[in-house]
Order: sequence, then structure tokens, then C-alpha cells
Amino acid sequence: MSKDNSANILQEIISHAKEYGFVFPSSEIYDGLGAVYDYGQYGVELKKNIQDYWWRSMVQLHENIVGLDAAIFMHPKTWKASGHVDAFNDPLVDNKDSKKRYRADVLIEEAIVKMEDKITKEVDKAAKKFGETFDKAMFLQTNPNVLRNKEKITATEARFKAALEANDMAELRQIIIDLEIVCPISGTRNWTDVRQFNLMFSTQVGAVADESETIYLRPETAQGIFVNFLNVLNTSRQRIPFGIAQVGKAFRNEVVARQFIFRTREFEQMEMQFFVRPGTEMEWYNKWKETRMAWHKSLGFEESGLKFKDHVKVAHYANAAVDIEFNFPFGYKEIEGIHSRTDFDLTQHQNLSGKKLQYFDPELNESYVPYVIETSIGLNRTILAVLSNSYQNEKLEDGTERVVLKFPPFLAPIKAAILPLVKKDGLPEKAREIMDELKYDHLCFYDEKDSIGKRYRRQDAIGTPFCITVDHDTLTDNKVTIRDRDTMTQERVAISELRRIVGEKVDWRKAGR
RNA sequence: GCGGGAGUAGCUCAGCUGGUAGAGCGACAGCCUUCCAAGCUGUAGGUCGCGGGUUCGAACCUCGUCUCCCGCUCCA
Repeated sequence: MSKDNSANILQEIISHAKEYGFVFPSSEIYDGLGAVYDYGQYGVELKKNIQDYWWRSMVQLHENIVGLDAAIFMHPKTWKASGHVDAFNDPLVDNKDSKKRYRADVLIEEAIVKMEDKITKEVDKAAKKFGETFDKAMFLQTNPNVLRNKEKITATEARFKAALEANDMAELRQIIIDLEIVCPISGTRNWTDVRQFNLMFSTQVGAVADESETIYLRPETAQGIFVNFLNVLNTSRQRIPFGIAQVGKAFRNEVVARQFIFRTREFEQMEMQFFVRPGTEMEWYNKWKETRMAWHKSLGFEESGLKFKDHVKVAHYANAAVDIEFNFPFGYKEIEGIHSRTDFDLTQHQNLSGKKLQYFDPELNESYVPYVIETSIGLNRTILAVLSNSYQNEKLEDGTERVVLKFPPFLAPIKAAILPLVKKDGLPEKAREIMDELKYDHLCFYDEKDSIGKRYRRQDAIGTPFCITVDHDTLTDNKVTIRDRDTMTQERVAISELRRIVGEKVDWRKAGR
């Protein structure tokens, strides 16, 4: 697929999502707010259905997983403990010629490594020259080249450290210039100013500014689970291994937030932290890897549209990490991450809070800080995946086209449309009767406007799996036709059977089958 | 932030060498219709992203500005 074509498909999906009430750009009447989106009448249903399905799959189907809904605001120390305060304050700098962006601290660190390499080379050279008589310790202490480089490293590190601690961006830039660091792409030293990038949004707690305290909007939901570990452990009668699941908003000041609802500054995560005995973490890591992949397949995603991608470089809190990637219109991108977080978070919280965050294991007769396997999926990304997987512009045999969203029935916003064939002869009244009965089980849609074909296509466009049509025969035989969205075929069934038939077809147990 | 593209009706877009806005689809109301968007009638909806300049006159030329989309580093 060409890049143009795939870009067009994303554009089509964005237009369709807006036109049919799935996703609207935020604050559109004020020219919009970049990379923020609102979910419309059908979007909110789709979102809720995906969320419910995840919750049921994780909490309802696993006796050893319980739910939690922790607040977005958390004690500031939380983020000190988690490492977010220190690890996600990246100074960024651009090379004006190559247009490439770098982390200023990484550039400087790399430069320091280069200096160290120089020393190593000098030592190797000398070792060759002097052979067996070579005294490495002596050489390191006396060789002028080595000493000069050593001095440079020490000086640079001191400057670097001081600049980082003082948050002095101008000084960081000056270090880059003084070290004569060049862009590996363009080879030039044409650098922009260094700018601080803060991952976390901060805000003030307290109505009076003077008395207020800066707190953060959580950048991940996980920490709410960790700080409640003891509370849940003490009240849920769960024993290790067990998990805590949570769905909620998280906020990150992304450098660039793009690609529709794929990467936004405000987003929703569906996370589960699974606490295990140390030493068994890889076993559970692999189990959750497979379990989560199977879940994605159950959404009707093509097997070829999903793949694992191991992290080469893992985050500061993890010892293993893998992404589940989905083939979006713009390529394979991460939709879920599975991390082995070790005992990093609980240990950190234990240290900072002074509370013992441990589990007494009766089998081992000892206490330990549990290890954690995290599954973390982006709800908004899943919505986009479901949308792009479902969106189809079909060419029909009769030469016409139709746009249809082939959602798995259990995810569809509207489960059934109730349509009187014509708007007279008592058909609307009969259709209303059916509507009033079915609406207690499912979200249904009543429509009597325009030709029946037009109404079918309207429902196709929002992914309604079933259209129930009341015709003249219905008045005497109490039967209706039920039209299948995907095959467009119809079946005549008794009204009394509708609840059962629709109920079975939209049952989430059907997922993946 | 840098580079590229684009802003005209809800959506997709047209609008000539500048002469103060149009289509299709959609929406709404009604008519007609016994099953797959294309029958008929009517209605609503736009200070052409915003501001300045040139001009008798700007959607169109010019300058500035804003917003959105795509790419780059970060991540669910």
C-alpha cells in the first residue's frame, strides 16, 4: 500500500468518524485544540463497549484480578518514587540543517563516551608498543594525552551535572557547542536553543494561589494501583499471584501529538498490574503476553495485522518489555505494552513512604516485595484500531458502493435498528412496540424516514449489525425480517424470538469466534 | 520546534485573466413508495480561517497571523 493511499484511508476514517458522530475535534467552534478529541454519540458507545469488554475479560473472568478506580490526582511524592519526575524531563535540541531532534543530555553523554574511547585507544596503542613491560596503571596516571582527556571528562561531567541540576538549558547548549558536537546526519554544529520537555502536566491544588501546592496529572494509571497495593491486599482476600485492574485517564505532554486519536496528550489506559512471587516473573510475563495477544485477536483483528515487538531498550522500571503492535493505516504501531516491572515501583514506594509494601508468602514462610507484570493498553488506540479494521468501502455486485463499519456485534454502538417498511398502514406503531420491548436489552435505533434501502445504508455507516424491518405481513403473522449487516441477507423470524436472537448475536461470549 | 501540505455549507469539493458564492451528497419538513443510498416538492445552512495592504472592487493579488494535516525525537 502506498503512503498516499494509506494517508487517504486515515483521512476517510477521520471524516467518517466526524460525519457519523464517533469522534469530533475538540473545541471545534474555536478553531479546535490540537490533538484533543471528543467522542460523539456513537464514539462514546464504542468506547464504552471496548472498555466493558476489557474489564469483563480481565476482572470478571479472572477470580484473581480485582478492579480499582484511583484518582487522577496523587501525592507529588508518587512521581518522585516512580521516577517520572527525574526520568521524563528531557532537554531537547534540533539541528537546523538536518532537521533532526536530539536529546541534549544524550548528545553530551555520547560525547563523553567518545572521550573515554580515546583513552582506551591510547592505552591499547601503548600496550602494543611496550609489550609485556606495559604498566597500565602508571600509564593512565602519567600519559599526557590520557590525562588531558581525563581532565576534560571530569570537567565536562561536572558542568553537565551542574547544568542538569540547575535546569540551565543555555548552559547545556553551550556545552554542546564547546564540545564541538556535530549532528551525525548533517555534520554541522548549527543547533537551536535547548528546550526543556516536561512529560507531566502540573496544576495547583488549593483555591488560594499562595497556599496552593503543585501536583501532577498522572502520566500513567499504574501508580494508583501500586499505592493501593496494601489496601487491596488487606481487603480483597487475594493472595499472590493476583492482579489489580484499572481504566482511567492519563496525561502526557507529548512532544508531538499526532495521527488522530492515536497519540493524544489526554488519553485513556486500561491497565492491569499482576503481582507475583520473585523468580516467577518471566513465566507470568509470557503467560500475559499470550493472553493479551489472544484478546486482540478476539476483537476480529486479522492475525497478520498484529505482531509482537520486543523493546530493545527497556524503561527505567522494567527488565523485559514487549509491545503488541497493530497494523494501523499508518503502519504497525504499539497498541498495548506488556512490561515486567520487577519490584521497582513497590520498592520505591516502600522507601519513600516508609510503609512496608510486602507480602507474607505462607508457602515460603517469608515476606517479600512482589514482582509485577503490567499489561497496559491504550483505549483510544484500540478504538482507532477497531475503527480502521472495521471501516470498509465496498463495491457491490450491482455496481453501487457502500461504506460499512464491520464491528464485531458485541462492540457495535447500536445493536439493532427497528424500521417500519413504510411510514403508514400501522407499520410505525408495530415497529414502536418492538422498539419499546428491545430497548431494555440493547441500545436500539428507530427510523422511519426515507426509503428502506437508504435506512439500511445509514445503519451500515454506523456499524449496526442488525436491521429489523416491519412489513405488512408482520401485522398478521407477527414476524419480521432481520437483516445482517455484513451479508445483507435477510431472515424472517417471529417477534417473540427477537430478544433471544439479537441477544445471542451480540453476546460478548461470541468474541473471537 | 523545523520542514512540507492545506484552510470556501455538516461531508467531498468547484469557483476562469480580481467584478462581492456554487454543486453533489447529507440534514430537516412534506408527498410518493411492500425491501438495499440515485422518484417529487420545499427549507435551513457560508462575515470564503483571521487581520492589514493594493484596488473603484479581493474567496482570488500581497504581507502578517492562527489553526489543522503529514514527517522527525518521546510514549499507551
